[in-house]
Amino acid sequence: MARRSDHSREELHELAMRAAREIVETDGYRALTARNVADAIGYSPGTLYNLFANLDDMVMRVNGRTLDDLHDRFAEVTTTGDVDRDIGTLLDCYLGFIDEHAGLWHMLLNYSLSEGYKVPDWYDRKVQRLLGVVEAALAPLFGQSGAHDLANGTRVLWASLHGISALSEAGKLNLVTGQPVREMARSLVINFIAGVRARSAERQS
Amino acid sequence: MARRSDHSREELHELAMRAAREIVETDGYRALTARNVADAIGYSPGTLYNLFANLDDMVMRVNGRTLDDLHDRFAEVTTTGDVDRDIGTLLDCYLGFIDEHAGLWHMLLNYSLSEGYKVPDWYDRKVQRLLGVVEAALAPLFGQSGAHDLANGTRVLWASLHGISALSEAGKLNLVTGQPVREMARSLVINFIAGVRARSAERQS
DNA sequence: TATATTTTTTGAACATTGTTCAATTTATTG
DNA sequence: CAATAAATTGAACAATGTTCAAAAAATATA
Repeated sequence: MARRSDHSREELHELAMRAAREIVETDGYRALTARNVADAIGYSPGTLYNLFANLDDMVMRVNGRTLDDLHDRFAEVTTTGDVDRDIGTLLDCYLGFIDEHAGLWHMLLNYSLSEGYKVPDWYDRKVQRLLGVVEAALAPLFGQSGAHDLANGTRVLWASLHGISALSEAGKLNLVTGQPVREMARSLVINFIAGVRARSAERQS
Repeated sequence: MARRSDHSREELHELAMRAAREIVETDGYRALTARNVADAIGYSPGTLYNLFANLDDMVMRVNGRTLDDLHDRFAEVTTTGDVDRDIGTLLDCYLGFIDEHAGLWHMLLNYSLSEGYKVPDWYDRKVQRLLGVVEAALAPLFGQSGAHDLANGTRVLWASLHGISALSEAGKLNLVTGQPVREMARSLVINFIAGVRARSAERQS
C-alpha cells in the first residue's frame, strides 16, 4: 500500500544483497527468487524492482560482490617475484575461497543469464581487476615476451581453472579418479607454467 | 482425449529427441520447454512425460546424444602415436564440433539440473568413452608414469578445455584480448603437454 | 463377434516462476 | 496546510514444470 521510511534506498539495497547472498550460500542459487528475497527482508516482491532492474541484474550484483571479495583475499597475499611460489599462494587463496563460498562461486560460474542480457561494464572491470593480480604474479614467466602473451596466458589459465572447479561441482562430468579439485587445479597450474617455461627456454636456444 | 497409433513409443521418443535438438540448435536451450517440444511433434505436453521422466531427463538424453556424436567424430581420426599430432587432430575435431553444434554444446556445459537430480550411469559411461579416446592419444606422454597419472592428466586437460569454451560462450568473463577460443585452446593444450613432458624429463635426469 | 482389459493421450488443473502497474500511503515541498 | 513527489504494495499476467482423472483406442479374452 504504502511508503515506509524504515530504510533508505541504500540500506534497502544492502539489505537485499545480504539476504540474497545468505539464500545462495545456504540453499543454492535456485532458491534465489524474488519472493524469497522479499520475504527475507520484509518487503514485497515489487519493491525489489525498485532496487534492481530485474533478477539478472540482482544476480550480477551479487556476483560482482563475490568477485570483490575474492579480490580482497588476493590483495592480502604479498608477491615475491617467484612465479611458482606466488601462483601457488594465489591458487590456495582461490581454492580456499571457492571452498568457503561454494554457493556464491557456483552461482557465479553456472547461473545463466537471460537471452538478451548484456554483461555490464562495471562487471567486466571487476573481472579485469582480478585478472590483474594473476597477471602480476605470472609476469616474470613471460618476461621477454610481449604483454600480449602475458594477458593471453593469464586468461587461458584462468578459464581453465574455472573449467576444473565448475565440472567438479556439477558432477555432470564424472571425473572418476576421485582426484580432488585441489589436486587437479595444482596439476593444471604446475604443468601449464612448466610448459610455458620450457617452450620459452627452447625458443632461446 | 485419446489413444493414437501414429507412432510407436520408439518413434515418438526419436521424434521428440529430434525436435528437442532442433529447438536447442536454433533457439538455444532456454527455448527447450515441454510445451515447445510438444507443439513441434504435434502431441500434448503430458505425452512427453510418458517418454521422459521429466525435463532434466530429456535434457540429459539430448546431451547424451551430443556426447555420442562427438565420439563418432573422434572415432574417425586415426592416431599415429605422435602425441602432439594426435592431440592436435582431436582438438581440431573438438573445436569444429562445438562450433558446428554450438547450441547443443552450450546446453551440455551450462544447463544446470534441478537440486535432487543424480547423473545417471549411462551418462557417465558416455563421458568415460569419450575420455578414453583422449586418454589413448595422451598415453605416450605418460609412458613411464602409471595409468593413474594418465587418467588424471586427461581429466585435467578435458575440464580445462571446457572452462575455455564455456567462458568464451557465456561472455560472462570478458577475455578482452579478443583472442579466439581456438587460440586459447591450442595454447592450453600445447603448454600443458610441454609442461608434462618437461617435468617428466626433469625427473629423469 | 462381443466384452473386458490394458495402454495411450489428453487437456485442464496446480503451484511457482519473473515482472508490471494502478492504487495507495507516506514524506517532502511550496 | 495544500500540493507534489516518491515509494510500497499486492493483485494480476503470462509462462514454467508437472500431475492425473477422464476418455478413447487398441488389444486380449470369452
